[in-house]
Amino acid sequence: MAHPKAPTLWDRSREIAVAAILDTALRLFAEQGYDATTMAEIAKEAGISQRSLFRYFGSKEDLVCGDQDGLGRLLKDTVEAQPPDVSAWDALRAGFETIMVARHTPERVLRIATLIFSTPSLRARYVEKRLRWQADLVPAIESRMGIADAPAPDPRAPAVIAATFACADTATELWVRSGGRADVAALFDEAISAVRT
Amino acid sequence: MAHPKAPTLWDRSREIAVAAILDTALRLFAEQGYDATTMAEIAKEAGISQRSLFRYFGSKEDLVCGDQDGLGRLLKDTVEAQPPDVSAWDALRAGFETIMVARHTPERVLRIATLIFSTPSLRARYVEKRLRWQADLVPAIESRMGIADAPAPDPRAPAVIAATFACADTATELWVRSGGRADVAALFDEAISAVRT
DNA sequence: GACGGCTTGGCAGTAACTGCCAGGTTGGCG
DNA sequence: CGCCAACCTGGCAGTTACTGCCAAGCCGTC
Repeated sequence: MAHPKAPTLWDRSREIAVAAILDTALRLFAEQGYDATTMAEIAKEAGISQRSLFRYFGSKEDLVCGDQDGLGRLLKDTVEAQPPDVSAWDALRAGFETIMVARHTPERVLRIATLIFSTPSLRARYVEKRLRWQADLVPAIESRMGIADAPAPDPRAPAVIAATFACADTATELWVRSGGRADVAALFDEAISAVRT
Repeated sequence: MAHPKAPTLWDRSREIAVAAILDTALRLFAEQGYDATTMAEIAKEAGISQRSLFRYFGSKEDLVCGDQDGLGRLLKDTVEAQPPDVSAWDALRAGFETIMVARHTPERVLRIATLIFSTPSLRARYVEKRLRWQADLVPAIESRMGIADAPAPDPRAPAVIAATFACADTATELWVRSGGRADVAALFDEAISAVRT
């Protein structure tokens, strides 16, 4: 907060620590499965106390779903940054395109996504986060659809947003099931056009 | 299993017990909130041991989301029972119409739905269950869309299903937020038509 | 070199959940 | 009626995720 010019050497080592912890955690999850891996195990393997592990990542699920938060903001910013004459659908499409490109290395994303899509509790957490993104997008999409703040609640904007997310999730799931070989963007477009006809 | 003619008096008292436990649980949730209510508290209030409470309901979330399972089967059966010339969309619509009517008393449904939609962990669990319903519906919808079992995975049927669920959830959420005064079916149709145009 | 701020680690505690075992209830059979 | 097997119940201990608390250590500053 104080000085953006002060990475303070703590922040730096913190970032390194976070990355290292994340690596060991994902490795253990891959080796033994998510549920069979305990936080105590991860802490020991990473060489830190259990208490600090929980300070870095508020929950076990955050080890996997934590970096989703950044994508949510990115999606919202991208959608809102589209020129006003871009339709709601196209704005959302542009947003998803951005966060698909923003993914670090495809291999890492595939590993994480596979974990999420094959672990019910993680999948639930993942969906829950995306529900919050959807709520954040409603104002931007409503204005793009020419919907004024009416007295009666209007389902149109939330429905379009939710349907777009549904298409993105469908595409992602098939991408995961193909082992990363399918083309996510193409699947997404196919899904959208199937819904809109 | 043995005799369907043997309610065995155990099953009967079990049903009564389940209903009574459910009532006290929902009452406590309404009074103190879901997270602030412990299973120990519910067990004590219901006059059974904590161990038995967990035998009746496998988890705390099942106290609220447990009876969803029946609706999933009902939805699937209704969709599959539609005549073959009914389109995928209309078949899904008929299915949702059925489970909307199948709701017990609207007040009870409203109480439960309000709880689910205002408690993130319950909402996540709820969505997770519905994700499994969606997977069950894919074959029926694919055949209705004239999609043969192809070598390449096809996103169209899952996308249509997921979009329909998204519309249903949107309608339900607005219905909950209106305190049960809005017309769910009308909201659902508005949502669908907004998505499909 | 002492001080204040920040981090870390251990410890105890809570709450959801599970396995195990003893004890009581129910239902069928002689 | 008596007995046995099947079943359910309750309590107990244990696991795991997660939290608050407090002492100990590290870092930059005066």
